[in-house]
Amino acid sequence: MYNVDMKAAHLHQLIWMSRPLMQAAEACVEAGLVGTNLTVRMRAVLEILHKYGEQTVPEIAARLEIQRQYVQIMCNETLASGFIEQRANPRHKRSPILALTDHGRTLIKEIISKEMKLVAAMGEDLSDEDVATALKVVLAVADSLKKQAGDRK
Amino acid sequence: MYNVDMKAAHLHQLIWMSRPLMQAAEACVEAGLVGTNLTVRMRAVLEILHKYGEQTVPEIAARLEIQRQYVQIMCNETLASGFIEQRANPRHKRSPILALTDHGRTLIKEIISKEMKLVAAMGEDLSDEDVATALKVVLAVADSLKKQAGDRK
DNA sequence: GGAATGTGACATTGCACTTGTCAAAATGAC
DNA sequence: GTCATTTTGACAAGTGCAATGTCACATTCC
Repeated sequence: MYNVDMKAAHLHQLIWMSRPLMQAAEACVEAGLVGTNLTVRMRAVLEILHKYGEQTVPEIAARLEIQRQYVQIMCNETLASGFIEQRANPRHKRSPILALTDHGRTLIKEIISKEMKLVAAMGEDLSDEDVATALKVVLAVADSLKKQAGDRK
Repeated sequence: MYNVDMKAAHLHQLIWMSRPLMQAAEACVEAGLVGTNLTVRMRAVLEILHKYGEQTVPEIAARLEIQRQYVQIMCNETLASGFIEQRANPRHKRSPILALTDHGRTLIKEIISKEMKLVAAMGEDLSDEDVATALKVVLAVADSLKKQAGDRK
């Protein structure tokens, strides 16, 4: 019984650390973007295209789990800045495929590699196993929470 | 080298899980508040008072790490709903101490116990050790990120 | 006693979205 | 093929969570 309560308390704390964690992470990303002409939301677009390849606005919206209308705005900004470009979409004439330009690809690679170095430095005091365990737990908890929230709808 | 990269990648993923984790958590909390006349931000006020005892608006703001002006609004709402009450503050005439009313205390206890049950159910498949490890890692990462973000200011 | 600081109240603004709508384009059912 | 439905980009409006600024009164510190 004691262990059950401890575990629940730990999980509770873990869950509610997610907000300050996210805020700190976003602050770091923002700081790393100074001087690049990129905004945080443009970076998000570049990251998706870099990670999953070229795709349309609605596809990006689905991955980010936000409304396509807002993603459209993000992508239009990114287009205007020249980090991505439109390509004809054989599957849909009105919905061009968005792809990184060379400039955009170079930039997002640089940014991610810089961020990875930072992250690696932060993980120096943590063991590989602990990090892997933490990721496993967090993924499981996030999954449970999503299911729970979904059930109540 | 391989392990270093794996660890960094895991940490990266862990960090960026914090946003969906937080959103799912808040959705769950919101769902659990249906029918209570409480909003999520009123619940936050009650939780702080329940956890740390009666205190003033600026103290709550410091704990939540948001501006006192917004906390003032949250607290005024909560006051209006009768879940908390003002008590004279011997240390500052203009800044009353906020305390849970009986009604508020009962409610927040119920809510937290309900949430704890949910959390405990979610943790059934996870070992005590793994959860403790995950919490340790997340706390360390959040700490590093905060320091990093602070350094760049 | 006077300056700096703390506090509540109020106003304004910004940001990150959501929601709603329209028209053109694409898809699916028959 | 044709017609209803869905998808998509564009645009407009609204919402929620804050930050920021300012004022007046209180308090504290020197």
